[in-house]
Amino acid sequence: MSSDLTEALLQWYRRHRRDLPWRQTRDPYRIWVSEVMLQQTRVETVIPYYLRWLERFPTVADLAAAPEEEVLKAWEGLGYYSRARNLHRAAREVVARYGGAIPDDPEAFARLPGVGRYTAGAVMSIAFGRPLPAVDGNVLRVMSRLFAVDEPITRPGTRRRVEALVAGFIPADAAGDFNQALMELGATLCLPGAPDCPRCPVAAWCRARAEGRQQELPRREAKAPPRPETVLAGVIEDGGRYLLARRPRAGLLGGLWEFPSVPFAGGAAPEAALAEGLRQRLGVAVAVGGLLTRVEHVFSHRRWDLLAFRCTLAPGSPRPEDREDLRWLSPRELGAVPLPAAFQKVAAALIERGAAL
DNA sequence: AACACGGGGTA
DNA sequence: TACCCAGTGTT
Repeated sequence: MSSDLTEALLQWYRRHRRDLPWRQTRDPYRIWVSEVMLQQTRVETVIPYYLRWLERFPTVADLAAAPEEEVLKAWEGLGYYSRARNLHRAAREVVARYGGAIPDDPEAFARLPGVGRYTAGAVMSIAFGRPLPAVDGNVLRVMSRLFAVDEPITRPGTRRRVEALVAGFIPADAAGDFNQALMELGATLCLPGAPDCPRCPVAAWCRARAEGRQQELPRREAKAPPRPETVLAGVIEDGGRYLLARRPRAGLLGGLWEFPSVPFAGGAAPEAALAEGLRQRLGVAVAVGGLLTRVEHVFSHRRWDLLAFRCTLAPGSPRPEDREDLRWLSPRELGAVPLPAAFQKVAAALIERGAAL
């Protein structure tokens, strides 16, 4: 099925599309990697990660064979780390169940961990030409303007309806280009604040523009601001090494490393709370010294006030051995483990204040 | 349907 | 600040 709108959009895309690394391949694995990295993440941010990733994990089999820590290290700084863990698990499933070939079947592909409606549609259409919609934030914005959708795009139901709408325009012979064209339009012209309507190839069909409402659409429901939270971290030094701990697999920053931290409820002195928290969590007794640094770090749903204290092992207390979730590292070795941004700031402060390498 | 889940760029 | 990004999984 096709239409004048579809044709205008496709023609524009073929002339104006950006030359992005994942547009130079039909390899479904490479396209898949790009789509997962691009979830909630800007193109410019993704590019260096994408190039490094493919050097390190050129095929789905290479990814499947890699240890999880190396996978997380390659993802370090990109955020939403469950994306990396899911992609890793999915790669192992592709090797185990499909002999290393990404299934050319939307239902099978969509069952893989981390593959939702968007990613399934994007990979299946771009790599295999399957006529499925791929509705991301760009497409939501473009379509809500084209059809003057007043319903907030933050609602799951809106997305389903937009998917159905998009499905009606997908050309059977160019599904991938069409989906990318819609996203490209949203990323380059149909921008959130001020859409560049004069350059838009489909302005003639745009209801929002006809009604002069392109600035007011799409509508969104406000989300709750990040909740403030105080976190205490112990920078525990012993013989020139520092104790790093791995966070639990599930939850915030799952599977990444940190200077051992505990939430702070207030009440007692932070030094005392930190000593008690580390005793409970690691079974290690520490003497808490001065404040090394204070880091403000904002997540999508939390705002950390992170207080990092210098610590030493309490006299006479046993030094915990390295184990799966505990490691003594010299400052230079800190780069070996995946460390989230908040703790990168702590590490930077440590090195800046002249930690012995 | 609502919420957890990162990090950074932009106005 | 506030917004928002080629979203997914869990509850």
